Amino acid sequence: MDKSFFMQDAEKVARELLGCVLVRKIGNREKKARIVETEAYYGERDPASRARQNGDLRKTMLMKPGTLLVYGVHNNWLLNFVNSREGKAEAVLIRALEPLNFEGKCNGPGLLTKSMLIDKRFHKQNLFGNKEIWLKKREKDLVIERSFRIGVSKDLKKKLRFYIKNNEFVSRK
DNA sequence: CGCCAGATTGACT
DNA sequence: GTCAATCTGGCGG
Repeated sequence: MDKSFFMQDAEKVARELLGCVLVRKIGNREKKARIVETEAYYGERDPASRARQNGDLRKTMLMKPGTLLVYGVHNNWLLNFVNSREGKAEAVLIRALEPLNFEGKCNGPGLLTKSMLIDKRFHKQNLFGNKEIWLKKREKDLVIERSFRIGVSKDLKKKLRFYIKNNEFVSRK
């Protein structure tokens, strides 16, 4: 897992993030959780993307591959990984995690940030060389299902939500 | 500076 | 199933 991973198309990154383990170090404790649900977001041509607006979120989506993008909606923090390539604004939203060594609800984008203690403090930090949050390599050969994205009012024609089949920790079946 | 929509959640009928 | 709390970013709706 290195920087070039986040220089691929958002859909590919969203698919391949499934099965990766997100590690969050708090003090001397490491909370580990497996990524089981993601969504891909594109730039200008994506009506649901924050890159359409001309503010800080768009700018963040143009930062280095592996940059964390954390933004608030309805009093919840949502975690994204930026995967810019060739100046394109793209990101992948993490929608659900399977807790591996702790108890806590992670079956929704707002819930998982609460459980993993991720907030605006992490906005614009980079995943690589980070001492508080990082990713471990993915499992292979997962069975992946796809659907339209959840909660967006204007979606693309393409199904851009990906999740591990039969996993009970996804936000919706 | 005020207004509003929104990649949500939880409580309630 | 419905609905409102809650707050941030973007923009002048």
